[in-house]
Amino acid sequence: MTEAPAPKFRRRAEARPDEVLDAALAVFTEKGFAGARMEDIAARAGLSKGAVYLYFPSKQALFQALIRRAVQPLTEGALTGIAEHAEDPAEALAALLRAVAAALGRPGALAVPKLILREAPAVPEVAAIYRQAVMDRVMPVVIGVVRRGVAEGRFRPVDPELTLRTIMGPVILHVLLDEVFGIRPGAGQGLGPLVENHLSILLAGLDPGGGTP
Amino acid sequence: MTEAPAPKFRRRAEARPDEVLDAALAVFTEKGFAGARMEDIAARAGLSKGAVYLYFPSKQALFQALIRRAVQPLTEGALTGIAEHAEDPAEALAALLRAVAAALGRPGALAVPKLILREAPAVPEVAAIYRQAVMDRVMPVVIGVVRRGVAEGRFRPVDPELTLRTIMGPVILHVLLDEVFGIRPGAGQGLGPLVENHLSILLAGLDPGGGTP
Amino acid sequence: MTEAPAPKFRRRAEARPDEVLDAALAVFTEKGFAGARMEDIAARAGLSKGAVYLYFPSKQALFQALIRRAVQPLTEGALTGIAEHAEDPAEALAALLRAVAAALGRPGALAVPKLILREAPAVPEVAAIYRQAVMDRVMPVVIGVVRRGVAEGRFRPVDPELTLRTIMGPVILHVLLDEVFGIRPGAGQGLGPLVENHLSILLAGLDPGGGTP
Amino acid sequence: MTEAPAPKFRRRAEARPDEVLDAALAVFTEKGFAGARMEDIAARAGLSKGAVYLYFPSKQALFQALIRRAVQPLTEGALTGIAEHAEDPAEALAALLRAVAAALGRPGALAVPKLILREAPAVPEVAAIYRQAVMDRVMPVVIGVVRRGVAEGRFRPVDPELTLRTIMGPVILHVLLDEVFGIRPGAGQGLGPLVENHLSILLAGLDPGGGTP
DNA sequence: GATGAATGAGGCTTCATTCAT
DNA sequence: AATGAATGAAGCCTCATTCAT
Repeated sequence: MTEAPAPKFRRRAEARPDEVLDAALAVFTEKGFAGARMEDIAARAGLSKGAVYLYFPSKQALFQALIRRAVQPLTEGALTGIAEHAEDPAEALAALLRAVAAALGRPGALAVPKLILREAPAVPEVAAIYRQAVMDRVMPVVIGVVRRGVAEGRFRPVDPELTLRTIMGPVILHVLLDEVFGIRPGAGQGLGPLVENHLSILLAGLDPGGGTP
Repeated sequence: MTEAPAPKFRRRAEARPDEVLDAALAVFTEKGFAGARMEDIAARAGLSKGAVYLYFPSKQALFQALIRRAVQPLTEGALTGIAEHAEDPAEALAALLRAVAAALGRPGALAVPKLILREAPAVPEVAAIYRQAVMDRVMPVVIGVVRRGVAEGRFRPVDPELTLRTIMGPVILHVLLDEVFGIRPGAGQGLGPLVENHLSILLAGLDPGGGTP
Repeated sequence: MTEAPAPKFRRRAEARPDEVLDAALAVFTEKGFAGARMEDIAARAGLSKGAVYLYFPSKQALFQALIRRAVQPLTEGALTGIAEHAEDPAEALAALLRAVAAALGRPGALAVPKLILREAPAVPEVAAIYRQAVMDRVMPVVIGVVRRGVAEGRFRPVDPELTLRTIMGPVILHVLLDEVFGIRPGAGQGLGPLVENHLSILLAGLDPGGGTP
Repeated sequence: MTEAPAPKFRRRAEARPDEVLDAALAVFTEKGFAGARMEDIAARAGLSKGAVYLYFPSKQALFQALIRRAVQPLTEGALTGIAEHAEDPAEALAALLRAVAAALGRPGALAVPKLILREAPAVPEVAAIYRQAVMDRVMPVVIGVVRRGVAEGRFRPVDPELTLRTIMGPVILHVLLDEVFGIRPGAGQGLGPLVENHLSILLAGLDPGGGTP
């Protein structure tokens, strides 16, 4: 008996809700909202079934809390600054895409967006939360950069809103192919090469000097 | 009993499984796999709960049959031809994107891909089916066009696999923003303007003559 | 194997809801609303847990349906007629009390009122149902008889509403003592002797000719 | 540490169990035994969930202790004296009924009897406790008064046991109508008028001199 | 073929009770 | 003595699946 018996209860009331959310993220990610069992989440958090309900009153509430927590850091607007502090709109786009690539490269960064993607049709509230916290903050920044570039004659006269899709779409598709179908480009690794290849086309395509006459 | 009683809605029995699949598509789309109830599907197909089991042995089987059926027409490779019959790779890309836009514009075209997106993590089989039938057929075509363009000096020396993402990503993102968050560009509706705006940037960006020096 | 195996399912769809209500009455009576388990009710009705929900959408609904069914025959107003067809108010009261005694003597007659008594504080809806169906029909009849008796000088000038309690209270108390505490008068059994003893006092007490000077 | 820290609400520790019983009474009354939650009781007593278990080992035990405590003062036989010290049995009955009315008029007087009424079928022990402590003490007194009245020729020759029901029933019914269905006589207030109206009939009805011959 | 009553495993949630602190 | 986090059995309800008709 060299070791004390594992203590039945821990007493980290402070940290518990976060631990539960971590567990919930993992299980929801794996099984989806409907397929996830509260008991699995509890077990993964090292708790009993009932204990989860000390922190979250229902499965729905747990799910929404999860989304809200994930969305909070984004609310601080990391990306926002990046784009605004570059004088050259082309540089701003480059900085932005590299920042996005870096952000999405972090482990776990995709879990919540993927959840949103899955559950949005069934739980519209979470789509709304995410839209407000993320989309409504990031999209105007990008659109603004494009608009400024066009106004200043640094970009060809493209539609800023539609061009947003040209700018960000490739990154999203890259991630999607990887996550949904396991399709990775031959070389393989991360988002870095994708972004650089994409930027080389994108910025050339936006340049008012060249391209198809 | 001189006359057979008027059959209410009897169609050729062979059509039944298809009707069930139609109903299943609608319900799965709305509720997701786990959230869909066999009874709802049956009701929507105008059948009793039990009758569904005459055609499909289980919910899973029904789901997979649904994916398989949806994937069949794509297997015929409509898009494939388009790209191959254009001599100019730039024209090929334009034709391809316009064809994709037209295809995705058709009502119901998105139902199955969206389902795949949702359920891929939970039901990997369907992701595999879809990948084989769609991704593995469409992607090589696009990649081939780019590779040819680069080889012939009609495109700048970009990475074909990564450029695939630049080509198709914007369309996917456009659809995603619309379907998941209800975000549409100011002007509006369809994929047409998006594709034209995107092509103007894309082709300029691929043009070896111009762009950032 | 001389006998066919007991058929797993019966098919008495018509009778089923009533059978379930019978079972529910028994179990609710024994355990109270909160203490009754749906599975017990189902088992007693010869059904599986789930089948009960084919007929009643929830435990509450089952309980209320039970009350409503019990109350229906009373709604037909058996007692009402009795009181109105006697010219002499004293005879009307006698007829009424004897009818009540007969009604309460029937087996099972008390189950529902007892349930109401128990659950009224917790499920106010059922108290309301019962009140409307029973109390609001029976009480005015009795009060009317007394009022008529007083108006015609056949009764002393008593308060009809309060006198209702003098008329019916003894019967209620008799039942209560029996049911709650198992207290029965020495001689015994039924309500008959109680009603006769009570009537002898009651009618003498209402008689304008005699009594305390 | 010259001073003890001001005890927020420390009462004599001996008072605690009583406070818990008070809280329990309130909660049991409102929700019934099964519906009452230990946590609610604890909260109402100003204690934590766990503390209740320092005083009572289980919910059942708490309930029974509650009944026992409520029954104790009645055991002292308040009513007993009243009836025995009147020479005239009619006066004794009047005094008794008025005392009962006064007792039941006190706030909270009904809580325990109502609980008994509800839970008797589910928890027969409490019915037994109450019966022994209350019914078996009060009923013989009343029956004795009637028996004496009959023996002395002051009352008509009625059955004492059955007449007990005529004497007390109206009060019980009055309370029941009020508590279960919210039915109060037009004038409205308390038990006073009910008792007086009832006594006028009752005593006239028992008077050997008058009434229906 | 078709029906829909019936089954029963399984999931969410509640709550009496325990116990480390 | 007191706390309240934690447990886990149990109950309500849902729904994929079966099967007598």
